[in-house]
Amino acid sequence: LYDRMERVFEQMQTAGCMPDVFTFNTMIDAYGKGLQYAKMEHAYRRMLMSGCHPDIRTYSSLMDAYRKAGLYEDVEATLKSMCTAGCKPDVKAYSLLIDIYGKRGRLEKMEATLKEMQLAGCRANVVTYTGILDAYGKAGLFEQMEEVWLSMINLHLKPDMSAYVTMLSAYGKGRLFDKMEMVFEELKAVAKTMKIVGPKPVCPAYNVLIDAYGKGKEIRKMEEAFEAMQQTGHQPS
RNA sequence: GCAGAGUGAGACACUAU
Repeated sequence: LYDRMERVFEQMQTAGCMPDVFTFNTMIDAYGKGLQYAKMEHAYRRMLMSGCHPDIRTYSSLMDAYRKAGLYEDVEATLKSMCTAGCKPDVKAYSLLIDIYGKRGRLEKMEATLKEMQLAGCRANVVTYTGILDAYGKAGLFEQMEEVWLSMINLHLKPDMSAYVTMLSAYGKGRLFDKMEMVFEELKAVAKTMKIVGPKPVCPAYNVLIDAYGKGKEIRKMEEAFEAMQQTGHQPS
């Protein structure tokens, strides 16, 4: 659908309507998500040339695209130009960076970014913390993960579905089934208060349980989970 | 004048590389 987007973009200009930050941001993000990096950079250059100033969303979209492409030097470069442009990262930008460092296993850098964020007076939210939980979980650092979980609760941040699933799958991979079950019980208790996005909201959590038990050769438990899943009206996927 | 509307971040499984 890029050709259509481009056509509209041209029409806009011939109609005398100058693209603004919104327009460019939308295009840059679309190209980035569609892995059209050359076009994305072209749009970015065009944006700069038209005297339109990139904002935090522009930089975030760029960094997100570079992350997906594995171009981490470009992420850093974008971050730099963002800072030089006097644009300060916000929660979402920090979450993105934290996620990048976490996924690359650069835990010190991740922690440093979190500190920097706090010093900048930027409050981490659930998404930020989920990224950190995931990093520690995948690294097998369960104590650290639990610490982060607790500090998250202490900040009165309510873990959402993604946060719970992160915890569950970390414990599942570590074969810490008791802990996994405790978290799952907790999830079931709070699931009702969570905003229901789909008709069967707890589904991904069941997937994690079944997968974990299956790989841990806990066939009985796996079957129990599968049954419970069906009884609660979830479609196995 | 007022009000509203458009752009960025996180988890799991399945399939493909």
